[in-house]
Formats: sequence, C-alpha cells, structure tokens
Amino acid sequence: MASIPPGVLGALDPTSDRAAFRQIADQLREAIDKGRFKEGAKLPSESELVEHYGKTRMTVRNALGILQGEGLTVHEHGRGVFVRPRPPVKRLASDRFARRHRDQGKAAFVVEAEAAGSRPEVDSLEVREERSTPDISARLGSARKVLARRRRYLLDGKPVETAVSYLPLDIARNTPIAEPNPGPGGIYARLEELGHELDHFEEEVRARMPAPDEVKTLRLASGVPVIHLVRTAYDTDGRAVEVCDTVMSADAYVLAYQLPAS
Amino acid sequence: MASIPPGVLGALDPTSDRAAFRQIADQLREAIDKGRFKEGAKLPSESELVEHYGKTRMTVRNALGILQGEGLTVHEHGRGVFVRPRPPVKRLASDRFARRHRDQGKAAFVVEAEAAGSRPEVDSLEVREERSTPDISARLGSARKVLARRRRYLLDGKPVETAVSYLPLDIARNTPIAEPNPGPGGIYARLEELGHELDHFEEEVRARMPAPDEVKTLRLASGVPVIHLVRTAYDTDGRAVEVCDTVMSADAYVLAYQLPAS
DNA sequence: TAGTGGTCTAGACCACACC
DNA sequence: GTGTGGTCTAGACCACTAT
Repeated sequence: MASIPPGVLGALDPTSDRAAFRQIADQLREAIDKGRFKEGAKLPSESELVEHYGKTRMTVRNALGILQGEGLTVHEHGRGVFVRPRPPVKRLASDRFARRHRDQGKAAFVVEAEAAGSRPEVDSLEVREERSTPDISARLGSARKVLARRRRYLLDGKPVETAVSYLPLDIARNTPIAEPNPGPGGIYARLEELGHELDHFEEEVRARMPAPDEVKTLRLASGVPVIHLVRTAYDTDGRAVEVCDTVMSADAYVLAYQLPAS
Repeated sequence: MASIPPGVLGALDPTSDRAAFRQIADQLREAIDKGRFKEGAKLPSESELVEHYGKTRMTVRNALGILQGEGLTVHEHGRGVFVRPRPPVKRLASDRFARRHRDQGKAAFVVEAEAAGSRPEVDSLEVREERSTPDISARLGSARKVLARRRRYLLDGKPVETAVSYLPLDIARNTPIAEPNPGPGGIYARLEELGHELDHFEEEVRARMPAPDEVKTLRLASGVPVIHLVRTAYDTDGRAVEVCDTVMSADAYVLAYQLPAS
C-alpha cells in the first residue's frame, strides 16, 4: 500500500463539532479544488485514508460518498476513486434553429458536432403514434393523438441527450415527418414545406437530479444533474406545431440565449 | 412503533443481483411516484423499515441515502424522512428585462413576486469595488477593476437566488449604480440614463450540483442542483456594460426563452 | 494473486424533536 | 422519556481490475 504524499491532506480536528467524515470530505475537496489532485487523478484508496486519518473504513466511505454526491469524483469498482474530468461542453446557441442553419443534408446536431471536432451519433430512433399526455395536449392545443419521434444523441460515444418530438397527427401523419429519416433540414424543414412556416420557438428550462432510467440511458455519473428542456414550435398562424421534450446531461451542455432589451 | 400499512411496500427478492439497499430504495421510490406517500408525508422510520425488510439499519440507511441524493426526500434529524414537497416554481419570462417592465418604483424581482402572490425579500446587499477575474474581464472586454453588486433574493422566507453584478468602473463609479439602492427601475434604468441605451442581453445557462457554500447560502436540500446563469448586457454601441452572475436553486425556477425562427 | 471498491452485519453512543 | 435520525466502530465476505 502506497502512502499519501505529505502536505496533501491534513489531520482531523477532534475538538471540532464537524463530523469526522465531513472533515475528511472537506480536506479532499480542498485538495481537488487547489489542484493537488488533478482531473482524472486517482485519490488515495480507502485503506490509505483509513490509515492516514485513523478512522474506520465506513467513516472514510461516507466522506467519499459526499464528494460523489457533489459530482466531484467518479468511483470505479476495483480501480479506485478519481477526480471527475470536466468534459468539454457543447454550446447551444440562441440561433440554432434559424432557417439559415437548416439547408444542410444533415441534421443540425451532426453538423454542429462535426464543426466542433466531435463524433456525433443518433440512435434509439423510434417513430410511432401515441395517445397524448395532458401536458403535451395543453402545449399543442388539444391533440388527442400525436406522432412521437424519440431519439438519443451521443458525442464521441457518450450519450448526452434524449429527445422526444410530439406533433399533431393531422399535420404529421403520412408525411416524411413520420419516416425515421425525415430528410435534409429535419422535421422543421418538412413542416415548412407542408405550409407551416415557422414563426418562433418557446423553450422552458429546468434542472433536476435524474430519475434512475435517465441515469441508465444517459450513462450519467452520480452527482450529475440533468437539464430538462421543453421546446414548442409555433407557425405564423400562431399554432403550436411541435413540442420537443429534451433531457440533457448537465455536464455536456451550456445553453445560450439572447434577450431583447425593448 | 407503528407498522407499515400492508401493500405499500413489498418484499426483497433474495435471488436478485440487485443489492438489498437498492431494492429497498426502488420500492420506496415507486411508492412515492405512485402517490402511496404524498408530498410532505413521512416515510416509515428506519426501525420500521429494519423490521419490515429484515435488514440492518445500515442497509436501510443506504437505501434512504439514495432517495436523498435523488432529491426525492428531505431528512429531518429527530423527526423523520419526508417526501420532498415540490415548491411552486417561479417562471422567468423571456421579456423580463424589457424596458416596459422597468418603469416601476420597485425592483423587477419584487414586482413579479408580489404579482405571483409571494413575499419577496432582498438581503445581503453589498456594493464594492473589486479586482476583476479573467472570466469577467473577458466578458466585459478588459476592465481591470469593476463595481460588484452582491445580493440574495428570497421568496416567502426561502432563499432562491444569489446574484453578483459586475460593471466597469468607468461607467458605474460615482453614480447611483454604486449606491445600495440604485432607485426605480434598477441599474438597467440608471445605465440608460447615463447614456448606455441597452440593446440586448446574452444569457448562458448551466446546471450543476452546488458547492458547500451555495448549499449554505441558498439553504438547499440535498439532491437539489443549481442553475448557474451568466447574463451580459450590451448597449447599442455593442459594448458589454454589465455581467450578472446568478446562482439559483433549481427547484425554485423555470426559465422561459423565445427563439426566432428566421 | 493482490488491491480496490461494494455490500452487509451487529452492535454503540449521540443530538434533536416531541410530548 | 421516547422515538427519531446522525455518527462511528470492527469486523466480514464479495465483485471487479490489474498483473
């Protein structure tokens, strides 16, 4: 068993009211923040920490659990505990749905990702007709049945986002929108060809901890929240023609918006 | 010790590969999701769960720790574990900085909150000159020193947001902007009076788990992420005149934006 | 095979809330 | 005082990774 380099971690203060496992977590957190453990570096093993602090393994594990909950570390069974690397984030610009970005043969996600030097993938593509939920109905203005397009997006092999688009059946049924591949420019281009010229989009942004199925689908490290984004597309008649419900790994994205001052 | 109503929680599957504490967490999560425990309701105590499942207290506590990490429960020392109530969220509309909302005698936060039936407060107000960080300098276009305006917002006594505004000293020094109370319409109104007519704002939105000091300041329950929002205000000359760095309790807000289609 | 983290037992004492 | 959750001990066995 290797030992911990001197000066990296201090000693506990037995007179403190702060629980031992919190003090240990504080010291590890500080060491990470100050770069004494760099991104991707391995923290001391549990047995090293047990020896260093003179506490039992359970206490040390509680401390490590705090860091895990804060998203600072990833724990790999049989290997060790590592400082979680901060992956490069993808910036979603406020003009990402502008018509001028739509004249490509590829989907917007693919174009943007390749421009950023990443390897994009789309999988789990599923298109089917469904009964609408009350929330989707309210946003679409009372469609009982909808066309649902589900997919998952990956960057460099890592899942980053799931999305479900809901469209009223009277618009989408028996059109290219109901095909797995809707063609160049995506469903927004098809909607405009079908006479629904797009006017604007509304997006609602929330953040929360993921549900267990989201952890699985997005392969989320523990301590990583999700951004929940619901976008509604309106045509020039003021009709809601699509609702897109998106769940994104929060460590993969930064959203950018522009707001008018007037 | 009361006992658990029959049918609410099942039994463990000893043949399953899934760890006992995960199975217990699954059953409690399902019971919460299905409304068998309602918002604010008390879950069975640890000793009740120990008896029900025939596992030790440590195993039961691990299960409860999962739910806590998911933000599903709040744990109150000496009282019990409760289903976390979903507080009403405050909707931040995309036109919230429009000039027409600025002609009030009160701050925008106060006006909106009162309209929504909440009791708003602003505290921890602090205004001072500071050295700029590299990030703020880059956003403002190289101001070495800045005026920093720090404050914390509360709704009905609960802290929901901290914000720091940074303004270049050559704009803000010796103006009402440097006063604790900048007057009606806030600093944006003062900026326009000083000749910096506002053109637009840019916002960057991220989500992450809070740092320990943010947990304290915002009194965050465990399992609640924060929304980190950085807004830059530009005047009609294209100059960045303010950067506002905001950390919001993610369970208190939903952000709404409008995007153009053209 | 050795080292790592994951799960679990069976206790103990403490701090806090409520009656 | 009783019941609650918070902290901690001192073990045990297992599963996974690396060599």
